[in-house]
Amino acid sequence: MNRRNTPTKEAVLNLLMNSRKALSQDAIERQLDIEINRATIYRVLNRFCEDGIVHKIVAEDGKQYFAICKKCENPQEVIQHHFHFRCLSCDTIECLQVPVECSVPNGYEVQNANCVLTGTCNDCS
Amino acid sequence: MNRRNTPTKEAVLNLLMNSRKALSQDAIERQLDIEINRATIYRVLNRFCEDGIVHKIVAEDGKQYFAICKKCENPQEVIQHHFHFRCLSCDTIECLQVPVECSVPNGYEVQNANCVLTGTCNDCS
DNA sequence: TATTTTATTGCGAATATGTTGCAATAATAC
DNA sequence: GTATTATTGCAACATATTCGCAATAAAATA
Ligand SMILES: [Mn+2]
Ligand SMILES: [Mn+2]
Ligand SMILES: [Zn+2]
Ligand SMILES: [Zn+2]
Repeated sequence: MNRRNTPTKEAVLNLLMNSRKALSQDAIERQLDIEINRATIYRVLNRFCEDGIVHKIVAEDGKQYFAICKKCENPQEVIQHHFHFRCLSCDTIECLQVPVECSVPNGYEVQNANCVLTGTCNDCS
Repeated sequence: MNRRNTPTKEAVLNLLMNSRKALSQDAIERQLDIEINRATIYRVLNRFCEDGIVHKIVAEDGKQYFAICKKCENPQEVIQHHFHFRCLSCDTIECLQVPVECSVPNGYEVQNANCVLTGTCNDCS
């Protein structure tokens, strides 16, 4: 299944690249210049996830947020299994550069982590 | 708003107390002997959360799971902000006795944590 | 360049989860 | 026993995400 370049794909990727925050489908739809169908946005985002370009965070509101997360030093490299912070005041989610380190019981194998702290961010406190 | 004792409340609480896992509304509905309305189950669960008897976990499937979580040593006492583990194989969620410790940037204030690791549990590996 | 292939899109409908309004019921206080 | 009001069931609602399908268009091929 070869990927194709489309205006939609580019627009969504640009938005994510230029955003310091993780974005939900509706936030993306709102912020886009061009009009893109809801289902399409989800499909584009899910494809990005499959391709490892983007990662998905599920917040306590049950919604999916998408982000391109990079290391501070190594902007290219994606760091895995990091914490996220959701500000209840400005309702944004951002990647924290804090890796998730959690020792699990014997015989358990961790494949993924979805860790979201909530509270108030620096801008809002 | 004084709480009242009802068969529903007792049944749900019993289920949660005897379960080693966090339960979703539909799991509770399935496991109950008596038939209880969906909305009622949610209301009972949310009341338990308000009262601090139960805590809610949102998994990456976007669903809410509810658990009574106790310390191993101190079965009465609830430990706060701990990790959870979701086994993709047997599709269960359990509380890990591992506290969430995450240093957030300056000016950030953490109020809550929703941390779920996914993978395979001991029974399934 | 013209044609073919098939990934991508838009639309509508479906699914799933959780909440809410309202009237009926029943637990508790008096 | 009666009054008060928390709790329940039901239906409707709200929201988020997915899916089927036909139309479109990017990329490969002739
Ligand atoms: Mn992230
Ligand atoms: Mn727990
Ligand atoms: Zn904020
Ligand atoms: Zn398992």
